[in-house]
Amino acid sequence: MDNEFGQIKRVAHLPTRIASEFAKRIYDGSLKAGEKLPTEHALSKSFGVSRTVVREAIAQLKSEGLVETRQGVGAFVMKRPDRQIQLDDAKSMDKNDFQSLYQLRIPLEMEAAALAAVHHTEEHMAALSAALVRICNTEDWGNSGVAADLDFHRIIAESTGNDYFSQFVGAISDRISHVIVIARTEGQLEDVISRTVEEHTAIRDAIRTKDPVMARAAMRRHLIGSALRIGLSIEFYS
Amino acid sequence: MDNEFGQIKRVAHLPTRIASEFAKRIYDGSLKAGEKLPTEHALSKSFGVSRTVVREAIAQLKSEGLVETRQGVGAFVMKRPDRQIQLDDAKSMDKNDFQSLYQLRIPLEMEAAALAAVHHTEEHMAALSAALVRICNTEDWGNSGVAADLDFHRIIAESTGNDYFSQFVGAISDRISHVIVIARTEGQLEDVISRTVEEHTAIRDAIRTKDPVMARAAMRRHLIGSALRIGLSIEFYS
DNA sequence: ACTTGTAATGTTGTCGGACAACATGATAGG
DNA sequence: CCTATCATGTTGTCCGACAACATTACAAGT
Repeated sequence: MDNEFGQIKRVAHLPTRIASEFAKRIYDGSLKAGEKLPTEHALSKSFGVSRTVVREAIAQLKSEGLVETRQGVGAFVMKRPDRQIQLDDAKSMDKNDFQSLYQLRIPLEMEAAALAAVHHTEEHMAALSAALVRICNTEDWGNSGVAADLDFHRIIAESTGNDYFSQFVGAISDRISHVIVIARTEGQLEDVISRTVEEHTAIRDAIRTKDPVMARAAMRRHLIGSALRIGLSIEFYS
Repeated sequence: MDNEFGQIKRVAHLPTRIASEFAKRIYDGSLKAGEKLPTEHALSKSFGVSRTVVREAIAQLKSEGLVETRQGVGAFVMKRPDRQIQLDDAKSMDKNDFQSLYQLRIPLEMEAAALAAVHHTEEHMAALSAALVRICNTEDWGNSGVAADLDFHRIIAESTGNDYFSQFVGAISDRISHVIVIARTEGQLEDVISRTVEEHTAIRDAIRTKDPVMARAAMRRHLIGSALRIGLSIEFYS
């Protein structure tokens, strides 16, 4: 009987309870993007709390990106972010972080190329070729050049037919793109550009053959070359 | 001159401005975990706003997990979540989702094994062996058995010396663990258990040899076996 | 008929006061 | 030294008021 009176749970903070209630409805689809929430006055009546509590609940939901408010109009459910994966970007990335994330990118991109070889559609191939043209045609090897390059990789990930590859590769690309821009700006040579274009072309062509081993090897070759060009010390065991 | 009067920015919502100010200080390290924020009264004085605005700002910070409040005491900066990657878990995972995420897990876990072979310490090996003992000794193949299994994999990821592997593998494990529990509960045989234990042992031993190729192959063998045992249709191109 | 201006009404944003509930520290009594 | 009480401080909730914004309806002018 030594804990007969223990474990009495404190009643949760009212705004948090109300915010959770709405979060649940938003997540389970009962409340759709664009839908207007009841007014603060109505909510305070229906929940039997003061308007202050309602406002603090809405402040929480706003902070979570689930609703937005318009003064004089009301609170509206926001469109859920498509991205199922979020990479923390609060802290800027040092060289070591970048290398570590790039190391993790290697197996993902290689596997993505293999899966893309098996699962791509004609539309994917067309998009890949268009992205290749953008890589070749870029006049700014830094900013739009990197964007075109990473777009090529995103299309490959989409060609896998596996949404997780698409999302992980997308999230990683977003996180590393700024660093790659800097690395490229600091050392661009005509020889480097033509080699990069050649490597991307080889990947596109390998994927087209529908041979996952070849596609994977072409991506491996590119990633090795790319790492060397931007001065990374990456380990390749596959 | 067609947009001379456009782009007039509305002044931002006061609670959001104050919340952002504190978020910035928390992220840049000026405010450390455990530190107490000034009282609501002090904040309303120093920012020149009402207490309501301060409270709504704090509600936002609470929602973002940056601060916690204790009634009668104050608001405290929370320890930053270690996890730099978040996988959305609002929606439950169907068989297809699970297969897709498992497919993505394959290259990561194989590469992690290879890197662990190169970078592990004696402590990592001891932790791996202890996790192996927990796998062998589990009496509940479903719940604690899965936890022990995924712990083994997390330790391998930590042994890579690359924090991103640790975090990605951790995030994926958290997301799939519940599904694996169900899959295991639905079909456990003595033969399956001994085979799983043998595969984990082989991984541990291969990592110990410091040969990344062997470690990678042992992990591959286990992941193929594991996928077959839980009825997944996974592609292996590496 | 169309456009512009104004008024009325509704809704969110902010302010300030009051009290409840909790927490902490100091002091008195046993 | 330990326990109980009191005083003070802080967060949580409620309430009323007004500011700022938004929408709709109506009237006046062209």
